[in-house]
This record gives sequence, structure tokens and C-alpha cells, in this order.
Amino acid sequence: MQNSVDGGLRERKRAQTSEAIHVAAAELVLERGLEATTIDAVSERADVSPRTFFNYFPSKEDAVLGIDEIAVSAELDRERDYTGDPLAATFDLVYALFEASGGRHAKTALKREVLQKNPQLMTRQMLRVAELEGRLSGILAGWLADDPRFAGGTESELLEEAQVILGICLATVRVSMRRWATNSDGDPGGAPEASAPDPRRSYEQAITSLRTVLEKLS
Amino acid sequence: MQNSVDGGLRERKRAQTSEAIHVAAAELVLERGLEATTIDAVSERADVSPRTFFNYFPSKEDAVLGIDEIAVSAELDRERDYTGDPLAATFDLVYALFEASGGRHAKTALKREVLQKNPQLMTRQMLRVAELEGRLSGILAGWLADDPRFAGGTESELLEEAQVILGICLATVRVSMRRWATNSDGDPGGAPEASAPDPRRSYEQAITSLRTVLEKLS
DNA sequence: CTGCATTATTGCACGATCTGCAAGCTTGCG
DNA sequence: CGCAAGCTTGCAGATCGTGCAATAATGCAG
Repeated sequence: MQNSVDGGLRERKRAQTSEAIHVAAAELVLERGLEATTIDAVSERADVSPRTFFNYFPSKEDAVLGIDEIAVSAELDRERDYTGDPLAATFDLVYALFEASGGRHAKTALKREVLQKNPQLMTRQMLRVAELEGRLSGILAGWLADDPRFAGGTESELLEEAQVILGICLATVRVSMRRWATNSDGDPGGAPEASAPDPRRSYEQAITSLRTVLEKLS
Repeated sequence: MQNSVDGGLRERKRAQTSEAIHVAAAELVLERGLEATTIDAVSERADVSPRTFFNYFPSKEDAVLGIDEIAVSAELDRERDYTGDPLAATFDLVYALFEASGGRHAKTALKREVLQKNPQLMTRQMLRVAELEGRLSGILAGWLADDPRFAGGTESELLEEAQVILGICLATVRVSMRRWATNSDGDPGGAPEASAPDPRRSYEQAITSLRTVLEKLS
């Protein structure tokens, strides 16, 4: 057999191909729009056969976003510790997922521009996370069970509460993401980094933003 | 021209066909599963051509859920009054949308069973509402502008807060929907109506459930 | 009732998405 | 080198979804 923690030619090539397809897809979408971009065109630019495209991504949208299903799953299986703050902990979890989901790619700016010009993809990105809801809320429910404020309920009550909290965080993150993607409208290019802040910033803003709203609601 | 508030043969037939397609789709999905159900099969059972299917629903999933885009849009354009409680008002709005979305159909039990056995459709249903997010949050932002607790901010701040609140409500509603769909597991049929409560109930539970969680979080 | 305008249904052709399969090529490793 | 495992590719095929034009059903006015 062979190394599972490779660094071998195979693994490097695979990463290269994946990145090539992702970049080709993102660029083409920027040039022609999402609808007008076909898998055939992406494959051609990435220099692989259309059939190979599907060996890497299950759909055009996933390729554009550069979603790495394996990395996401690995991230979910990691051990995590609970800080005592359900909101903060959930935000951290969701943030880590986004990082794993597409953060490995070099072309963050490219992805941002794509997201900005194709809001449908933002929805899809969130939908993807929503599909992981089962596993996420399970993790969160485990945390809540150790939390004195939530310890009272039955298991299913706990799970529902976890689902609600998770939903709240996801909603906040979505708003935050949208602001992040929109942030550079009409950017004159003076300070290149200032217009494309670390996504991490947006998450921190998201938390405080949510707390503000919650305070006003209560 | 002709009556726009019809009751004429045309309109009745159209409603019939729509219902027939919806029921055929839902039944087939229950029998064979979502994946294994093709548009051709649905069309055949509903006794229309596959081409006609697309004159009524843009996709298989929409047919299964019986989504009526026109009714939804009409519901959105209705005038609404603001009670002073953002959460309650938003819940009402979302609830009305769900009613308009699929509530006209006779076969609520059928739809419920489909949703229960195909959780993917639940996500999709919520996604559909999420696509209306722009219009919904606009309405909500309008309400917030009249609310003393929120009146301070700029227009874009207001809009973001509206988006967050909307997201919170949608998350809660989703949890509530899931409970509604799951509610009758292992139901022995003793009191038939007790196991399939009015969805309205679920929404009321959702509100209190959310408030409970918010209280614990604060 | 009859003809005309509107709208609905349908078949057909077409492009795109996605999957399974088998053949051939590349890489890993002894 | 030579075998095993993995990757790429072409091909066939199912399904989805849309545009177009012919045909049929319906509503209405005369």
C-alpha cells in the first residue's frame, strides 16, 4: 500500500487539478455569468475532460465555490471544547467549516468577486451548511447538555434548542457574509487589503451584531 | 377580454390540473422515493404530457410541494400592519407565506408524509422562502423604522438587523416544521386529528420556543 | 350559433447535467 | 522491471429543462 499522509506526486497532482478546475470555473463565471458557463467550457479551460470534472466536483456550483467535501467532513470530526458561550462556540464551529470548505484556495479575492456578482451562490453556500445541520446540531446539543442553563430539558428538547441556536447563528453568518462580499463596491484600490478584510473580521462583527439585535428584542 | 376573478372553466381546469400533477408527484415520491420519481412518470399519472408539466411547475420538487408562485407573490404584496413585536410580526408573515405556498391543497396529510420521509424537501422549502428574503427583509425593515427600539440606525443598518431577525424566525420555523412533520411517528391511529395538528399550532409553539431559548442565552 | 382572439396542450428538437462502465495510462513500490 | 492501485478519458444513456410551432380548447362578441 502507500502513505495516506502523502505529499506524493499523486496527491499534489490531485490538488493541482482541483485548484485548476476551481479557478477555471470561477473565472469563467466572472466572464460570462453563472448560467452561461458550461461544464464543457470549464473542463476545457482546466485542461481536463468533462468526465474528469465530475471526479472532482459534483456540480458546477461546487466547482465555482471550490468546495472540498472531504476537508469539511474532517473538520466536523475534530474534537472541540465548549467555552460556556453557546453563540460564540457555534460561531467558531461554523467559521471553521467555512474555512475548511473553501479557505484552502489561494484565490480568495476571486471567490469573493464571484460571490458578490452571483448572490445565488451565497444561498447555495449556506444551504450546503444547512445540510450538515444534523451533525452540527448534534455537536451543539452535546455542549448544551453540559450547560447549566440548558441542562433541564429532555434530549429531544435539547436538540431542538440546539437547532434553533444553530439557525440563529447561520442566519447571522449569512448576513455577515453578504456584507463581506459587498464590501468593496466602487473600491478605488487605494489600500488593497483594507477593502478585502479577513473574513474572520466579519464573523466577529456578526457576533456583536447579533447580540445587539437580541438585546433590542428582549 | 375576460374576468380576472374568474371561476370560469379555464381557471377551474387549471386548478384541477395543477392539483392532479401535485398529487401524482407526491404519491409517486411516497411510493418510489424522490430520486426514483421522474417527471415522465408524474406526467403520465397526472394524465398530461411531460411538456405540460413544465407549464405548471418549474421542477419536480416544486410539484411535490405544490408550490404556487403566484399565490406567494400576491401574499407578499398585501398590506400588513405592524403590531410592535418584530418577532411576532415576522412569524405571521412567514406563516402566511407558507399557507399561500402550499396550503391551498387538499392533501395536507399527503404533503406532510412526503416531507417527513424526504427531509431534503424541507430544506428546499425553506430555501424557497430564503429566496424571498430580499422582499421579506424589506418589509420587516419598514416596520423596524417605526419601532422606537430600532429607529436609531441608518437605513442599511436597519436592513441588516431586519435580515438577522428574519433569519432567526426562519430558523425557528424550520425547527417547528420539522417537529410538525415528525409528530406522528408510530401513531396508532387512536385520535386521528390529534396526531396531525394544525400547522398553526406549530407556529405558536415556535414563537414561545424561540423566546425560551433567547431568554436562556441572554 | 358562429367566427375570432386568447390561452392551453402537446410533440419535437436541442443543450446541459450527471452517472456507470470499461479501456488505457500514470504512479507507487517492491 | 512489473504488478497493483488509482486516475483520466470516451462513450452511452437517463433525466432535466427550454424554445418553438402546430393543434385544440375556451371565452366572447356579434
